[in-house]
Amino acid sequence: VSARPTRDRLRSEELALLRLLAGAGADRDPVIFSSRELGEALGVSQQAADRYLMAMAQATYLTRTLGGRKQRLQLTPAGVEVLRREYHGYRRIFEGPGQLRVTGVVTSGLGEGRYYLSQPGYIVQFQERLGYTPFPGTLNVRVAPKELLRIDVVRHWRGTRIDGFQASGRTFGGATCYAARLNGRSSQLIRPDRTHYQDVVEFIAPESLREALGLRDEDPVTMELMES
Amino acid sequence: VSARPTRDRLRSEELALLRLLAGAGADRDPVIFSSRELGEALGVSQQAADRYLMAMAQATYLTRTLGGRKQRLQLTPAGVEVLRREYHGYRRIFEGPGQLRVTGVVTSGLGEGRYYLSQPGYIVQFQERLGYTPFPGTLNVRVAPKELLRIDVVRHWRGTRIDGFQASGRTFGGATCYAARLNGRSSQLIRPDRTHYQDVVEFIAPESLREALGLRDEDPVTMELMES
DNA sequence: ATTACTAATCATCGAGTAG
DNA sequence: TCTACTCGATGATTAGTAA
Repeated sequence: VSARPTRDRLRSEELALLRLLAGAGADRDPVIFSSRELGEALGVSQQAADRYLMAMAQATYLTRTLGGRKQRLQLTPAGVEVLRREYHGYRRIFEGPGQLRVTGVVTSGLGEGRYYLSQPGYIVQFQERLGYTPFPGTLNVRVAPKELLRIDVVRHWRGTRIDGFQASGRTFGGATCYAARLNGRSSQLIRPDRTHYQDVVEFIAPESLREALGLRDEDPVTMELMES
Repeated sequence: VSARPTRDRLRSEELALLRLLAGAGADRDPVIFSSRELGEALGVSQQAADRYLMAMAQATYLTRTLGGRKQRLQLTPAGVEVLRREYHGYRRIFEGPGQLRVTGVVTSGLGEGRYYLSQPGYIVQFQERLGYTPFPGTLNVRVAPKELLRIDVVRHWRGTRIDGFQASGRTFGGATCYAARLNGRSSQLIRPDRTHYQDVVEFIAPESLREALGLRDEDPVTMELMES
């Protein structure tokens, strides 16, 4: 008779609450509601609505500012993320897997890609999960901030997971790979869990993309990303 | 101590079940799962997954065919509808209100639009909720079956409701209106709850659209539909 | 192997109400 | 008015197990 783990899935009423708030604009600016109003909109009692609010605030999905009357409510980025994840779950069903075409320019990295891609701990995973051993070096592409936001949706795609590990007395972080075409050439976009760059995305392939595509720094490239 | 009304909102686990099945293709073809597999995927026990299946089958959201091992599961149109409604709820948040541009050709109706639009029971509602009294006659537009499917998404939009009523010893059905532009001219697409046509959509406006736009039968028109 | 019933336990609800 | 607590009733869950 051990304790059950805490729920990882939100209850439908809690999700409905976040959706209601987002629909009222709480994903951008604070909105004003009382727990009674919310309960009425959700078809539950004031007490239940209040419990949902407390739970969602506890989970840091929203922030509350209690006033004498009603309260200011605003979704946190984590709260918006929850909704966006739900959205993409449904989107996949009705719109099919996502696709994305983004442009950027080739740039030079710090050369550390070569070091990481040479680690046996990574190589065995690449071989097993991608079916090839990457050329030891990433092609780095710098993208405009606006395009970076578009690329960010791959966070919700299911990619190929590369797990972190320990070796040589240090920790190597995990990453996720997404199928891609770089100027038409098959490759993978690789996103480290703890990224080093702000506006740069990295690509790997069996061969040197820079050589195979004849690319130099500042050359424009077209990236096509495909879900699953 | 009265009985609580039965839930109108699906529990998140039940929704997750429908989503899981749809993701596996059960919205098109039957899929094979055991209640144990589903329970594992949902993070609940076999017994709970089984109860969800029973509840969803009871609600006619899916059909089950029990075999000696596992079971064939397929979502019904009603089940797919549930998911699509959820999808549009989220879509509105992240993508904004929907828009749609469809083409079709002008056609002649049975002339019954004139009769219906002359009923005072409708007119008072049009005046109050649309802000005008429609010209007594609908413009009928025939659309290709494929386009009809695209138009069907307005089912999930929130339009302006026109309620049914009783008068002169008979029943007049309800309808929903959606903001539209017909060849650029402001109008409303009106969808009767019980439609008489298969491939025809009807438009109303303060004036005669046919005259104002100089349209004859078989003339092509462009319809722009806008959500809320 | 399945599905699905029963019983015991846990979670959640709304009513009442304090602050 | 609000938020949010306690509490008894009701729902929902899992373990055990029948078929």
